[in-house]
Amino acid sequence: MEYNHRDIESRWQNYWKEHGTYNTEVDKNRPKFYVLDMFPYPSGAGLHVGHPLGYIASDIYSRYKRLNGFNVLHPMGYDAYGLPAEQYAIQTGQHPEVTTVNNINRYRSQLDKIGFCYDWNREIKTCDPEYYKWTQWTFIRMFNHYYDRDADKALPIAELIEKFEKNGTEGVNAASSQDMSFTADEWKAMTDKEKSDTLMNYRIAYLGNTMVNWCPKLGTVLANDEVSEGVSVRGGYPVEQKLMYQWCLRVSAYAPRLLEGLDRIDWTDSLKETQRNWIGRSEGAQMKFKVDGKDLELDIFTTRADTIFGVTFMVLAPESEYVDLVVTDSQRKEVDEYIAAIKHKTERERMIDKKVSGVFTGSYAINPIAGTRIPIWISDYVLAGYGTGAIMAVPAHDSRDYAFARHFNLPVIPLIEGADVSEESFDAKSGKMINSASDKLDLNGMEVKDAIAATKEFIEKEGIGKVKVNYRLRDAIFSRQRYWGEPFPVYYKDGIPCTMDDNQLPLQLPEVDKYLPTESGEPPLGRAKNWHTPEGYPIELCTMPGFAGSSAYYLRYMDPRNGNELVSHEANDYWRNVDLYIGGTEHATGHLIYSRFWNKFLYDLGLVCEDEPFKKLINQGMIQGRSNYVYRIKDTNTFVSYNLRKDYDVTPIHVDVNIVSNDILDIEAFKNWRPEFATAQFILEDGKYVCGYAVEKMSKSMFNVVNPDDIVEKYGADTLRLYEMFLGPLEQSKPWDTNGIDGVNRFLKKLWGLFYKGDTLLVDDAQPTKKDLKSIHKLIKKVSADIENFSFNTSIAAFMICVNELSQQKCHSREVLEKLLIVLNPFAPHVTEELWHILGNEGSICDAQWPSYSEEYLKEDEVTYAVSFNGKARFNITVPADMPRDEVEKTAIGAEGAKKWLEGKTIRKVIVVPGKIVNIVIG
RNA sequence: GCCCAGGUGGCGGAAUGGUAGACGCGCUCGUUUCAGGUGCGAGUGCUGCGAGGCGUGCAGGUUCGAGUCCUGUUCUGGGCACCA
Repeated sequence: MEYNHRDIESRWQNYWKEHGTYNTEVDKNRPKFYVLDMFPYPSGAGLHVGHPLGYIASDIYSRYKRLNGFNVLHPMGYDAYGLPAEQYAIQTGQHPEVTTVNNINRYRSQLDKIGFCYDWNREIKTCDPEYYKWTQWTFIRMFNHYYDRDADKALPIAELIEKFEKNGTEGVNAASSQDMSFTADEWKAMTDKEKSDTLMNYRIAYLGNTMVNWCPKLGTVLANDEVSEGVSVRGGYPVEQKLMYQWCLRVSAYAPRLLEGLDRIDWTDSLKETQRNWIGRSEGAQMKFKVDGKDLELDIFTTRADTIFGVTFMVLAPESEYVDLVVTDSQRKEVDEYIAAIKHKTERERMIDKKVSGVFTGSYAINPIAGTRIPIWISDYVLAGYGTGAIMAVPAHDSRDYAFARHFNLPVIPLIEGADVSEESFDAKSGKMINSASDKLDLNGMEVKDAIAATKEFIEKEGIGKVKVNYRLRDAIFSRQRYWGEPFPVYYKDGIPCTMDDNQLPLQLPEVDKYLPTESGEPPLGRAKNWHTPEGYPIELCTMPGFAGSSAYYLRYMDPRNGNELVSHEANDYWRNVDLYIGGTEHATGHLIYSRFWNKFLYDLGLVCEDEPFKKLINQGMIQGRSNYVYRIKDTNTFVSYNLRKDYDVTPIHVDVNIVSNDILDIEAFKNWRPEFATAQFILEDGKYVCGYAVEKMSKSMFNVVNPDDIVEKYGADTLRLYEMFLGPLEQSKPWDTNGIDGVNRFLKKLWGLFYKGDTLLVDDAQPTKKDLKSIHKLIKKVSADIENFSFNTSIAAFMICVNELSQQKCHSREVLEKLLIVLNPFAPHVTEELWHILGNEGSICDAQWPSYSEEYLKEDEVTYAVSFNGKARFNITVPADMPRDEVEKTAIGAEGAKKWLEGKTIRKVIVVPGKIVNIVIG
């Protein structure tokens, strides 16, 4: 029998499906293990060969854990809401659901061909009402909770209302959009609308006027992680800043816990670092500066309180609410013009245009420690969204302040001994302080870090300010002016937002006639008929963003068909959290922050039992495309082979990589590829047309997209799986290069050859030889360790070595071969399942037991040592493996080859490295 | 500017401080075949006829011994960024 992958793979895929081999249930007698892939957004282009990389890795690990006795939860689903389906709907009028379902079906058929062990009974789609019911349900909980800083968790908003009724804001320590202060009586006197507005300051899901990233081209707002360098991540359209009344999630309240939680999870350092940067903790001081001649204090934030004596001016962000309060009448016109000009610019323009600009307000502030009178300016280099939107400028020790001071001719006072500030500022936090004394405080002579501490202590004591920690992490903007997303379970009663009752969920996405905004500029849901409650109250028109549905999907997999709860206590208590999460780095600051936030919120409510959702996370690298080129001689239809192209004036042209094999062009296929090439002529080298290549992004326009279906058809899923893993370390990005796939395919054929010669089954029950045992035990040891370390490429090398050894040793021992099959099963599930049954085993190989290895079989009879002199290896000696070290030393020194090195020298030291080297140090 | 990774043959890549280049691709030779392909066997870091010499981006250091540890430097890839 020949190795026929088509036969084998379809047969076993059907078997697994029919037998429900991979279905999973809670089983308290077995330890659980939860392996999760980041679920895909089903795009219209289908899967390319890069997508399954992480899925294959997680599949290997899942199968390995299962063979080791774990009850493995390994589900898959679809992140089904997203912009592309909606854009397509706008263009074609086709309902996004239709497109999405088609794409999902295509994904599913592609995934099925690769032989994954997903429990498809647990499949979820974020656009399924039975799924998004729980997204809406959680949103309502977020609306009805606030973050209590004293309890350090989310608490019901009713408890906050109680506090307001008793003592007003007195004693309330809660995360809020702005500081509020009122008495119980003032609270009671508020109208319902006023109370609602007040509570919005505290709710975890709240409506707020915030500066948002508005993308006019997409007609929607975007979250910070959906914008990169001033353009939208999807589509690359310009994004501008706009003040809008939007739903937001108070993610910032969780910033300290999101930061602290990183220390308890097993993620790569670089990913944790990326999150730490994104959260952006910075410890400093908030200080009050009096405005001269006005009853007003400016709050500023600084990490360099020590530089207080070098403050020569203040700067406000153009959007700062202080602006109106400090601008003098004489400066009003100039300021208004400046602010108008800034508003006109998009975020991108502001970033590209790094020219210094600003305007004087006409007012002065008083330095609370030095007592100096300093001008207050406005400039766009100060951001409204960070700190207080106002700074004290210390040009000598901050490069941005320095540039501003030089441009507007403001004084620069150096504060650190030896710092030369004639050309640039001195930003380093080191050195001895100078010029830093008044009758209140004397920092002169102190080291910078001592001066920072001393200043902080002073300002707290004097009530000038307080020590404060600031986070860069912003609240997530949660409204999208789009159709294809979860509707908000919110209606407006006399202008007051109210959430629906749980029994009204899911609030289903209504039908609309077009997927565009209405004529009056309302979101597409404004087109829906009867989009109001039975009482006639209008329902929110925005929908939720993409990350809403993907923030808790890992919980839903635990109990996907539960109609009464997001996840039952029993299921959650058993599966707990994700033990291994595999996916791309592109989600580092989006999904992976939101999910952690979402999970911590549910944890606060006692709905889940773990506060971190993903224990271990691995980022698989990206697979880039490898494009091929042909070289057309200019103005002809003649193509010249790669190595001969220098002799001609040629134009490189992308050629479809699917008609190129090992960089050799299939000329017939090329002629059929495009009509204009039908009559092409070729200048060959050695009778072949060799193509050039380049590593580029995998994309249709470069004709370098490799579809896994084609690889599966030609070589089989097992070969695809092995090859993707063999390509290199999992976490590294690498180009897809089909050259070399023959190597792993050849390996599978060799494996088959261990079992069959022609149609004769070779397997026997004879005792395995010592050598055979050694080969297989070496393999088990290596592969077990490699899988634990996610070093799959080296395991495959080990398989190749083992199969070569066994075939050389003509090993046909059932005992050895069965072990080989089990160990190989996670990598190549189809062929191993086939051979497992050929050996007469019943049931799936998945239920076998991972073999253990014994050092006993790995022992060597003889060991070869390299004998070196002063570290230079000179000759080898071979001695019995159990020879004691001092005997080995003597043998090495007495060996024939040692004579010439020892002549006239004294031996200083002899080092014996077990099994490797005898180093004789001579002098 | 700040923070991460990483530089090893023609290529992808292996190497608990212990014979650098496992394994695979490619290439060369032989063999099977009418032939091509496949299969099988041998070889393949550079240099030299050879003994040998030189080799892990560069420069130092620690060590009997460094691709691996330390210091500096340089290049490449990625992330963050008027964040006070």
